[in-house]
Amino acid sequence: MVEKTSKNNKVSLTQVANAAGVSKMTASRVLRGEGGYSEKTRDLVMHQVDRLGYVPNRLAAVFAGDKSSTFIGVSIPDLGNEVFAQVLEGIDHKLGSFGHQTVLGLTQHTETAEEDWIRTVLSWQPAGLILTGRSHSPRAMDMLRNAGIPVVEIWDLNSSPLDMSVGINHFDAGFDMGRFLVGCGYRNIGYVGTSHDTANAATTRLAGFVKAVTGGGGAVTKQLCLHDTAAYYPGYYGTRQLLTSTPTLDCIFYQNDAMAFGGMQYCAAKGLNVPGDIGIAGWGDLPIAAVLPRRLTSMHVAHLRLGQAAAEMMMSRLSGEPVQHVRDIGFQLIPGSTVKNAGQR
Amino acid sequence: MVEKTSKNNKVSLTQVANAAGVSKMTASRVLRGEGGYSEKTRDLVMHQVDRLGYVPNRLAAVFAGDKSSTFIGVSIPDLGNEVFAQVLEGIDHKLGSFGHQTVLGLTQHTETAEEDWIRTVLSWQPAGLILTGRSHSPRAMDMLRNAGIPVVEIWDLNSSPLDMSVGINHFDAGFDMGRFLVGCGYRNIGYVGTSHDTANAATTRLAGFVKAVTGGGGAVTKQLCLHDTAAYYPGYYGTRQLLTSTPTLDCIFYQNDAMAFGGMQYCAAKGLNVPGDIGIAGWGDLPIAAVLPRRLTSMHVAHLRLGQAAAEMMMSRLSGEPVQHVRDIGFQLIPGSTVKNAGQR
DNA sequence: TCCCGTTGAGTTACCCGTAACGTTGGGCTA
DNA sequence: TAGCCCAACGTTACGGGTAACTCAACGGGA
Repeated sequence: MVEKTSKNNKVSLTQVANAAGVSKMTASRVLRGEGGYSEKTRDLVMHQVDRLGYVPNRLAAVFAGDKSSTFIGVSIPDLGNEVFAQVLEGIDHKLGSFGHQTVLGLTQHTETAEEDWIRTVLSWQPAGLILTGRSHSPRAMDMLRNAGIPVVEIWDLNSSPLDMSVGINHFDAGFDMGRFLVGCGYRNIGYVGTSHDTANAATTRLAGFVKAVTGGGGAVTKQLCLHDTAAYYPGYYGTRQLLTSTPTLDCIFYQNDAMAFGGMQYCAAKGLNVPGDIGIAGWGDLPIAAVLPRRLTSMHVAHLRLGQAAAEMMMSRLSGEPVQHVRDIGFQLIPGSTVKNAGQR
Repeated sequence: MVEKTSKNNKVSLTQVANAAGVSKMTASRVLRGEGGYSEKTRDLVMHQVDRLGYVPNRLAAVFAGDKSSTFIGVSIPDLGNEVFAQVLEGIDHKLGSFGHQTVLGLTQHTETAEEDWIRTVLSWQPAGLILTGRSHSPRAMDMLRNAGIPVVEIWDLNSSPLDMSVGINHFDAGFDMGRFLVGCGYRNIGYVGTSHDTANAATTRLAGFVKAVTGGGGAVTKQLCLHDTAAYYPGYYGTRQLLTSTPTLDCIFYQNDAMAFGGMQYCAAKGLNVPGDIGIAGWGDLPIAAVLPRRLTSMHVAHLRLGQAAAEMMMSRLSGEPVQHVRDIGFQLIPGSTVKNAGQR
């Protein structure tokens, strides 16, 4: 609180030690509770810590100890998509409970933004990285391999990951949904999602979906909202565009529940009955689904758990425990009642 | 890429310098583009940087330069509330564009969690902090004052801030909404929100709301969901509890649009017409409002802008520019059509 | 030819902690 | 009482960079 010296105006351990009349090594020992000091000395030091308002400099500690920090870099595409907000929440809580910190990077679904972010965050000597997605630029891959720190790729399960991976198999999840909708009798199916420069989990999911539908004798008409986030309004206008160009669809599958809800609102506005006139299927089993009058057909994924699992893997790895390098979080199809004949599969 | 030495297995500037046959000071100059070296030397050094895969150690640089880092600690209550997700997105983008990094802290609406987080994050020598809310524990206040770094308090505008503040006056916003609803003829008004250990912006807003309503001859019945997040389902069950205990209400005001939507869904399930049987007002003008059939009565707040403004203030401050210490982002009442007589104010 | 400014480096000290090792001095044993 | 041990603390040497200073070589003007 008082007596500040040195250029940067911060109280250093040396100042605490001097004020307490001990060597800085002793002060260091006291502060780390490492032992090797008397009660009297401890009190002397701690008293000065309080009086001077000393805040330990972890930066210097990491540096001196030649170990890595407690930073974990976490890259997330965007927070407008509730899915990722949940994942991030899961990650940060778990990391926090282990005394680690999240250094955030919102990559806007682009590899270049991710690459830049990786470069920067690596220069801070993070203990590890958690990256959303399995697709990275060649330079990013180089840096990641070189960094020599744990990397967890999340969301889109990578069976041969850079290092570790947690997520689900989006192709399979898409396939299951496709088979389910075909099983409900739908053949003329639409898809509404977003599109970005980089292929991502949604792309993979769509591929699985298309395979199942075409394999079952149906067809998929796509409507991609370019560079938009997977949220309510894109779902609404995407549906409008889709149904305007292709009014014969009997069912629409959406990138997530938010878009699906947007689509349902468009249908309602146009007087289309769900599932009477058109079937609706979402993805993610997002919180909004809990308050809708009809159970939304969707795919449940434990997003919060996914984030926690990623953080747990990271922590296990950092503490040297043996870890499973690939972890499938799984998904569960929710038949719901926004499609017809759900029971007759 | 090759040849790693030292314990931590990372390529150091010294190694680059040795490989290039120059002193590490020269290598440092080249890497910082500071000038004072020949083209030939630059090429020599850069070639080794590429070959060895050298990643600068900003940690050491900060340390050596005795300056602060480019970390900005950002505390956010929770990401389940879309409002904060938007604010965080605004902050992170703006910080990123200035080459700064977000170190995230989710505080779960508790002062103790915030205090712990502040203690930890300060030990990493951040360049500044952005904190949600104006209420901090006494110890946190001490640490913040002592830290000697810029602090921006966001969301709940603090006219006499610790350092800087960006946000809106929630009391006034609540008051305006209260006056508006009274103006629409409502007198028996309910409120559904969440409740936490610490008073927050929502508490302030409610106080303003109550003042306006009681001042206008009405009464407010509160229903607080303890320790829950301001999301769809709490809005749904909060409304159920409220209407069960007090069925005579003519209007309900919610902590945010997500809760309002949850409430509307409960009303719909119970066959209550909005606004025929009951008025509904939300808060925040969240994305979901854009796809609802009736314009939701709400209060628009530019959340993304708020986050960006906070980051901008921080950056201005760090670059030594003069800054406005208090910035009111403002709000705008959206009359909507989920209340009656909106036009007759 | 001499002097001096400029350019392109190298040298040294330091940032703030910690690991590893060195040094006391008091208590206990034989 | 010598000898030994260990608790309690001090000293030294880094770690990876940067600021500030020094120094050598070179070129141009008087």
